[in-house]
Amino acid sequence: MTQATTRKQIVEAADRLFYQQGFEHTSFRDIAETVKISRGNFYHHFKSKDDILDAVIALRLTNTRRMLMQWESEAEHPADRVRCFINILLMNRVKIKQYGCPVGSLCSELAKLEHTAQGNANQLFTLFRDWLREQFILLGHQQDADELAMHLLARSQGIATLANAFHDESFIKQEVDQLNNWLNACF
Amino acid sequence: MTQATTRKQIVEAADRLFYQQGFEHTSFRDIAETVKISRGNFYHHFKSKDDILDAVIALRLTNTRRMLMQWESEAEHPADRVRCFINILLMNRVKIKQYGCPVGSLCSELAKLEHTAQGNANQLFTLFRDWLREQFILLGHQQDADELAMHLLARSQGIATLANAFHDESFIKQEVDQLNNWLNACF
DNA sequence: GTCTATATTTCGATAGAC
DNA sequence: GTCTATCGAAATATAGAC
Repeated sequence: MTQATTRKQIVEAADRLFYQQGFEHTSFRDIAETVKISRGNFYHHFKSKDDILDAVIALRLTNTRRMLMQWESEAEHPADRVRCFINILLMNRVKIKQYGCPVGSLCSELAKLEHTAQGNANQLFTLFRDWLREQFILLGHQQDADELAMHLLARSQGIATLANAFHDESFIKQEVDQLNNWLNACF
Repeated sequence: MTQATTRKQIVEAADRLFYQQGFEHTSFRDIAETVKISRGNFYHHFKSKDDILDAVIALRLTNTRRMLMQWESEAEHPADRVRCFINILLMNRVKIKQYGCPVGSLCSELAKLEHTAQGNANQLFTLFRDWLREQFILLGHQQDADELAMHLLARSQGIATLANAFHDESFIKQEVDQLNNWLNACF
């Protein structure tokens, strides 16, 4: 198999496992069994576990940027774009119930580990924050656009945390309705 | 030293370290160095690491129950009691900025580990949920008391997660103001 | 590029002296 | 009740054959 293919498989398996089991709890053995390669082969593609984490975060950043661009092209009105953001809570509700939010849970874990990749992971939050802020500016909220963006991010994080803790999907639906009402009152 | 004293020191050190570093990332060595006992001595007091976790959760449950009772005795009006809850975000803002919420981060970690103590840890959330629901019932919200309790819990969790990720205390103050406004609109 | 074999460390846990 | 010594498993990482 070509180098690019195996490397890609490792990163995608690690991405999934880091989300489901956490970064520290996921071992090379776990990833190796998923990709069906030997443990020694890892070090031809990555020099350490932290190197894999960097690649996973880079992948998530790329995928997130692509998603945000797609929302912009799909929805003309900024309010509809923000609705796309709110809607991922519903679309991913099964996984959120099981594993929480991939961004929030990774940042929380890395903060406790005092991991050097903290800053990289937080860029995922910043991506959403900056994009949401732009939409709120377009909605006429020049003064408090960042405040609204952070507020919406926080609400989403809280919903994910509690849906995960209580294993409750219906709570997500309930809160998403409230988020949409909140958004409608914003303009 | 008496058994009760050493045991108590272990649990209190583990409580602090599990919050700051996470459960899995905290080793017996870490706790032993804090309490200044040998690693072998642990097993006179606890039969496993999971046993220490159970004791930590039990301690937190006890402390939380005591705190809720104190809020009830300190504040006559249920709205003032809920304000006590909101206020812990401000009181603990330095630690929240550094380590997030002790309840939310523990439940998130145990969910990813598929740990058997998940249910015990979630009881911490349930304690707050039930208590808040009671206050909202007293405020005249018989129909949607639980919904309001969960909403407030989620808002708090989101605030803690983002304050931790962005290492931002001022965001906590900003959101606490909004929470108090939200509460005032509830009655 | 992938493998097997192994080095090294750290973990949770145990045995037994004092 | 606390200690030292140590076990066995699992972790990350390395060396070298193919």
